[in-house]
Amino acid sequence: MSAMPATAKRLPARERILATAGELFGAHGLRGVGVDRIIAESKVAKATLYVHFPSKDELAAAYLRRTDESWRGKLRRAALAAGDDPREQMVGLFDAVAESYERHGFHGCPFINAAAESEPGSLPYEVTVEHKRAVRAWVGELAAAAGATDPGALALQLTLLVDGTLAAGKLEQDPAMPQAAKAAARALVQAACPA
Amino acid sequence: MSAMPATAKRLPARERILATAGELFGAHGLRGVGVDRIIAESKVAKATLYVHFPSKDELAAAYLRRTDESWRGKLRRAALAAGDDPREQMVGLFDAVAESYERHGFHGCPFINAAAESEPGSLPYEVTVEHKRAVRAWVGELAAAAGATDPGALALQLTLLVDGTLAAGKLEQDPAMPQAAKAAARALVQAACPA
DNA sequence: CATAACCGACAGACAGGTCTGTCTGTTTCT
DNA sequence: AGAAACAGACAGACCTGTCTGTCGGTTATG
Repeated sequence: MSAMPATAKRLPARERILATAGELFGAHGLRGVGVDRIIAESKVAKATLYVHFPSKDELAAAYLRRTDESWRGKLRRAALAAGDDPREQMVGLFDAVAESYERHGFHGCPFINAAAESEPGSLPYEVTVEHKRAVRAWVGELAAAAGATDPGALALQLTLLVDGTLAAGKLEQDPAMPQAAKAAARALVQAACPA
Repeated sequence: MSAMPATAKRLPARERILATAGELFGAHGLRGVGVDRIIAESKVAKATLYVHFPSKDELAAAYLRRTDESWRGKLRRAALAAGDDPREQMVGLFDAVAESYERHGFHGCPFINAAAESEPGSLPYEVTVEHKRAVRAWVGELAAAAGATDPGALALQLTLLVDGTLAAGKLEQDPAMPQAAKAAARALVQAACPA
């Protein structure tokens, strides 16, 4: 157990690959970046990449799974930060969207982008479907806890709003967009939850 | 002006190219189909394609411009079909979304898909930006006519909802989605338009 | 202690296929 | 005859995935 500072030692190869793959896939799309560029920018040998990931599709899927985890964590934290009332949590969730907008180099929802350029049945596509389903189910639980008359419908409306905001954010990062979405969410939650 | 039945004569080359490009680009994405496949399925010589369109990007842009026209027409007709009240028109507009869902082979919003797989600055990307701006401006006019307190914000909310519904529709065509979107639109319009 | 075996990562050539865009020459229709 | 569309070869770049061989560090063994 060496007392080496964590920053001094370079990250292990697998981690470096995932990090640069995340940046490049996010910025230019799955089909927009080739394996050669990933190995060049992560300073890794091609053989090493193919040891850790059997194919480019598997690498893309790993990138999406990692993004799924981090994005759902963000959503959950934003919801919890809004307080104990599940009604407020459903509104507060949109702060995570606003925060993404502010991040330097926002390129839209990685999942919507991935779905747009992968065929149904492919690995990245299926990971994307799974992600959207998980998010909607979680919002559904919140809606049920809030006593919504139709929790499924409210969850659908809110996730539609999130997806739209993220998709539109690829074209134009105007802070007015997440703000409008949050206001809309508040109106929808109020309309769907009695008292 | 020959009295020939419209179906008997094959369409002119340019038209055939645009038609098959529309199907293929829509189903598999801009980067997902090559020029070779387009010329094969439209039964056109490669040279002919490059006579009518100087590059693949220009062909893609032409496809998007044509889609822009037809989609905005659909939206306008759906709005008008909902009556004279601009409030009802903003809600009725979502019938166009629902109608798209029912169409056989719906592959999500062609513009969101195009934006996902083209770089900012490219021709397809710019056409997409222009399209989204035009739709939002039109909805803004409707909102203003309806006497919304903040027409811009309402237009933003409604177009976000449309985009989200179209984007999510790529992954799963559940009629509940456009229904939920329409219900949400009604709630948002009511909340934003006094009396 | 010294040496040998081993392992992960390195660099980069290579094969086989696909992509866009150009070009030559032939056919078909008016 | 002349214009437009035809078929398809071709160049040059790029793609994924495989393969050969080198190098440094750790671990096991004499």
